[in-house]
Amino acid sequence: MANKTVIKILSDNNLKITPQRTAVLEVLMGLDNHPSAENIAEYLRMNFPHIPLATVYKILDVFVDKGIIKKVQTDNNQMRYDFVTENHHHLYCPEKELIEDYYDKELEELISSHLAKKTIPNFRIKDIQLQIIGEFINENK
Amino acid sequence: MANKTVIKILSDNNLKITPQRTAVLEVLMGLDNHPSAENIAEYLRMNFPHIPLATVYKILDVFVDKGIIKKVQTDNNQMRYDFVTENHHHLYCPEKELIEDYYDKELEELISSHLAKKTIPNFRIKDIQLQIIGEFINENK
DNA sequence: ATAATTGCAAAAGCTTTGCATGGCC
DNA sequence: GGCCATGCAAAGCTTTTGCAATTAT
Repeated sequence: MANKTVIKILSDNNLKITPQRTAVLEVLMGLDNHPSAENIAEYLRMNFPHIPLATVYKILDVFVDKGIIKKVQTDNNQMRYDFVTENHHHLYCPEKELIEDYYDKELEELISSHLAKKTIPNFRIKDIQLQIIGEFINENK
Repeated sequence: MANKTVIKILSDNNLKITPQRTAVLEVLMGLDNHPSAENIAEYLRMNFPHIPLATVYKILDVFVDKGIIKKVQTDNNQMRYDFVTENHHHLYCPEKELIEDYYDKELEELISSHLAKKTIPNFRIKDIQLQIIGEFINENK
């Protein structure tokens, strides 16, 4: 039986509770890897040996639609997915294809208050994504 | 005969000067559209009716390697390309698939001085990309 | 019961690769 | 002349689509 939090998230979003959905959501909540659809499928195969990738994609699409998760773009045209917790940004290392969360409340505040003052003409801001691109050093990753 | 600036950029980067390369670079410098490879090919076809997409991709790869242009990612897994001028960020409207440059020196300064103070452990910053996601309103676009 | 979700197979879309031909330095 | 870039065709990968079968409410 699946975890209560997961079930609550699904029902709060008016989504039918299926074993596949709870499994996908559990994987996403358990990883901070920003997994790709394929990565997620690998984990799922522990419980669902034959789950089709297409199903994973369909589930991910629904979750993105509902705002439960976010798509994170990399520069090698593969989407990666991120369970939405609090606002955060990303450290991205193209070389090693690593994405790590970067929490920085102060920076968050700085940017959003700046943009609140500025107001960009003809544009309504929905979200702000900061990608700090660089290189992880010395961290056996 | 191609534009002098274009030729200088290519030779400064130790790239052989070919008609295809100068044409691609001219297109990129002329557009502020953040075109996809396909978009670029469309423009090129005015002068090279049969240029293969593969060639365009190869040229774009070389330019990205040299830092002449940047890849910009969207959320529909198609790469788009941006001639590198000064530092700027992007307004991105997923709905209309529009990307617009956003110049804001003050914000630039705010972020980079903040990150200079902070120093993120085990990470060497190479670049900062801010995507402001939202919706263009009332601007017949 | 019925509307939504899953599974499967096939297709679509973007991008890359390999190799022969041709062009730049 | 030597090496790099181009052109072409084919393949590769990720993601999407359609539809029948199954399942949740």
